[in-house]
This record gives sequence, structure tokens and C-alpha cells, in this order.
Amino acid sequence: MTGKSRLETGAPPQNLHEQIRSDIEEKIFSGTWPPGHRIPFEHELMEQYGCSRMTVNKAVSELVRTGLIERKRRAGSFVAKPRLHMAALEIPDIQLEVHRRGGAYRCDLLHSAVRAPAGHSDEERELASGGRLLDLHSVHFFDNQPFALEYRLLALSAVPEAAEMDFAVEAPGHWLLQHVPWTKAEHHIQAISPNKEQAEALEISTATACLAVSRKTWRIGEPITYVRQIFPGDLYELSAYFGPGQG
Amino acid sequence: MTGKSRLETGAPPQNLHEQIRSDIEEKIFSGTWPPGHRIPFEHELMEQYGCSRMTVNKAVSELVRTGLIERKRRAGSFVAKPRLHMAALEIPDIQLEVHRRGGAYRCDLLHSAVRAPAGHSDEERELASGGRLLDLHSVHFFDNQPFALEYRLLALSAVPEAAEMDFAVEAPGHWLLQHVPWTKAEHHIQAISPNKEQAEALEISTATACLAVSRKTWRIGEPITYVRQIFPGDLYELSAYFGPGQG
DNA sequence: ACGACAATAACGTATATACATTTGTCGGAC
DNA sequence: GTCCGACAAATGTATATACGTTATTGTCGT
Repeated sequence: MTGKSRLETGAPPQNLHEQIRSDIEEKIFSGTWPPGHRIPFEHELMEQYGCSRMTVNKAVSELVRTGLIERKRRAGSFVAKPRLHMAALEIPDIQLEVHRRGGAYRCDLLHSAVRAPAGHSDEERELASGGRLLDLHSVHFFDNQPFALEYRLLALSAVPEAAEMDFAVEAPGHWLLQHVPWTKAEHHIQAISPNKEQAEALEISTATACLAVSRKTWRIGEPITYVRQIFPGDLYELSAYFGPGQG
Repeated sequence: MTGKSRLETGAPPQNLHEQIRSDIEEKIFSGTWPPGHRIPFEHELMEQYGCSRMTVNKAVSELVRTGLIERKRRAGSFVAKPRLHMAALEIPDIQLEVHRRGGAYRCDLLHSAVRAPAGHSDEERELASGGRLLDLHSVHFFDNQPFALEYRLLALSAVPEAAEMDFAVEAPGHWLLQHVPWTKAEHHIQAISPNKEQAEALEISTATACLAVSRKTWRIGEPITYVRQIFPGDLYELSAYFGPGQG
């Protein structure tokens, strides 16, 4: 439906401009060309691929339209900076959210362990992809009031740097968003009644309806993290915005 | 950030291919060219705008990438059919959803009235934009079990055909998705405890956590409908998918 | 009538070229 | 040394053209 790149489809591109585009995408998503990096000039790519400038231009223009690349006359073309919401429903960065509302943020780490995937769980084995998992439980606070309960599994094979991090100091979600680019995300949103432990951790009654958001993220087909966040229904609502512009 | 069209930015396009693209978009979103309609051939547009084929091609190619247009060799270029999920979080078509799960669908219309916007509500006046509102309450059933409670306001000035419709026969959401293209949508998703009337209509207890989805949709800046849907938490979950492909 | 096949229309991709626009850089005037 | 203007480099847009690919259309022969 929408135009596809090789990274997206897995199929090798049949034509030159798609080849060039997917080559550049690969360099960006793999981190070889970090945000802010100047990609080769059109005439350089043109020589490199032995094609005309129009063809290079077509490839790069598409990347500009999708927001991956920004171009400046005379200066060159650069890998675009932030793009916090890639498409629409932003991955909620709870820390940022709390600050934006002018609250004091705190995150308590309840549990942190490196472990092998549970043998009986296909999901966990797939996420770990041969390596080990970092298993984190934490509570986010807004002005000392519990605001979200978070269970997170992080694939250490995909993000080895995470093993060094002290997530008691920096919230894992915030750190991930800042350091690891993602290309695919899947959300499931439910309304649930919390169980006793959850209600206790959130300092609410089990009668309070809660919003449960489960999310898996990938980087180029490689699973990165699985999170389940539980918010008291009266404290949080999720917004999604579609259509042109930022919203 | 992402490439913008005139409809999106409001700014008039400075260049020919954007001009052509936005002219076509306008025809599509205004309904002048409905889904399935064959747009003019490249050589026709080329004559119409007095430009080369490459320029026309650039405009149409961009529309193909965004999924608005589908092209067939030898046959022509056509306004794309369904695009149920325009970007990511699909607007749930409850009827379709139920059928997909192999259930029997039914929709009971509890209330239907044409009325003026409530004087005290700025929101309603904005939605009505000078005209009247169609106010609908309905319950959706999955195999005779209540599945969703829906409150909907429909701007008759934007969708005059709706006045003729019998929404006791066809579910309003389904009809709208099939007949009225939208360009912008805003969702708010909450977990709530239903009040007594809501619980009764859904045949659940007030202790059951429910998912409440509020949505406003626009067509080229003109508000079309406001809807609030309430789902029993144990019967429904919302999925959102980002990234390439269909999901 | 019907199936095979060729002609052809429309899109798909790419080249070579031209000129406009923006902006970093360098060099000269003060 | 600093400021300013000219130049050149890189992108932005558009043209004209060529040839490949695909599917419709229409014809021809049985």
C-alpha cells in the first residue's frame, strides 16, 4: 500500500532508486550513520552507483518525505535528529510526560535481574534471540503519587550497553528512547482491574479501572524490548493523533 | 518533517508537482473522485498543466507512496479503495471486527435525534459548524452479547446525506467509514468504571473495567463526527501497529 | 464462436541536461 | 581584525527523451 523499502519488505529492490534508498536506510537504522551525520553528496552517490543525479535525488527525496533525512542547500544532506513520534501514537516517555505537566518525577526500581528466557515461553525466547534478558520492574511517580507500574524485558543481545546501565538512576524507557532507534512497534491496549499486588504498588483499590499498555518494539526485525505498563485509569489517558503535522 | 501537501499545511504549493498533487488530493478528499475512480492519464494531466510527463509522474508517485492512489499499467491510475488503517491505529469498524472474528453482529439504535448543538457546549457548536447535529446512541452486539456502547454526534452540515440514512439498519460507524473520507483523527483512550446506566446497557457489573475511546474526525479541517465508545475490558482490546507494512 | 496472438496504450525507470535557489567560504576593502 | 560581497557548491525543480513492462484490446484464423 504505502511505498516499501527493502528493510520493510525483506524483498530485494528491483530498481536502482530503491536500492539506494534501502542502502541509506540500513546505514541509518544500524547506527552506522547516527543522527546529524552528513550522508554523501548527490554527486558522490551518483559516482558510487554509476547512475544519474536524478536517480539519487529520487531516492533521497523519498527519505526526506518520510522524515529520515533533512537536506540543506550548499551544506549537504543529514540524518534527521529526533523524531519522537515516528508516525502517530507516540511511545509514551513517562518521565518526559510528567515533566511536561510540571510534576516531580521519580522512578523506583523494584526488581532488576539478568536471566535466561523462561523455557516454556516462546515469546521470551524469541525476544532474547539466543541471549539473555534484563528483567525490570519499576514504579513511576508523579509528585510522589504512583503513576505507572512497569514490567519490562530487554533483549541484551540487541542492546548490550543496557547491561552496564544503572536503571535505578535513569528510567529504562527514557534511556531506551534516547539511545536505541526502533523501526517497528506493536501496542495492545486494554482496560483491566488490577490484582492485589498491582493495586498495592499503585496505592489504589482493586476497584479502580486501569489502563494496561503492552508494547513490543523492534529494530530492523530484531526484537528489542517488551513492556507492560499499568496506569490508574483516573490518572492517565492515552492520546493518538493521525493526520498531517505534529499534533 | 514528513512531506506536506497543501491540504495539510494550508500554504499554497510553490512548485508544479506539489500543485498537481494537492489538486488531486483535493478531488479525492472532497469526494469528487470517489474510491475506484480513474484519475486522468498522465498524458492528460501533462496537457492540462502544460508540463512534462516526469512532473506529473512525480506528483502521482507520491500519492501512490502514501496509499491514496493505485496504478495499473495499461489501465490507468485509480483512487485507492479502502485504507482502513490510514497510518497505524485503525479506526475500529466494530461491525467488521465482529465479522472477522466469526461472530454474529447486531446493532441496536437506542436513540436518534436531529438537534441543534447545546448552547453551552463550545465543542458541539464547533462540530456543528452552523448546522445541526445528528445525535445517536447505540449498542453493538457480538453474538447477542453487548460489546460496545456508542454515543455519536454527526455534523449534518458536513455529511448531509446522513440525514436520509436509517441507522437502525446500518451501523453509523460502518457507513461513515465506507462513505466519508477523513483526513485527521484524534483519539483519547481511557480506562473507566462504567456508571449504572452504562453497565446495564452492556449487561455487566459496574465493577468491570471498561475501555473508553473518544474520537474526533475531520475532513480537510472540517469536523465530521465525535464518538465515544465504551467496551467491556474483558471483551475488547485496542491494537496499534507502527512501522512498515500492514500489520 | 472462440482461442491464440499481435498491436498498443499506459505506467515504470532511468539518462542527460538546464537553470534556479540557497548558503558556506574565501578574499579583499576598510 | 572585521565586515561584506562575490563565487562556488550543493540541493530543488523541471524538460525532453528513451526504452522496458504489463495488461487490455482487437484481430485473425480456425
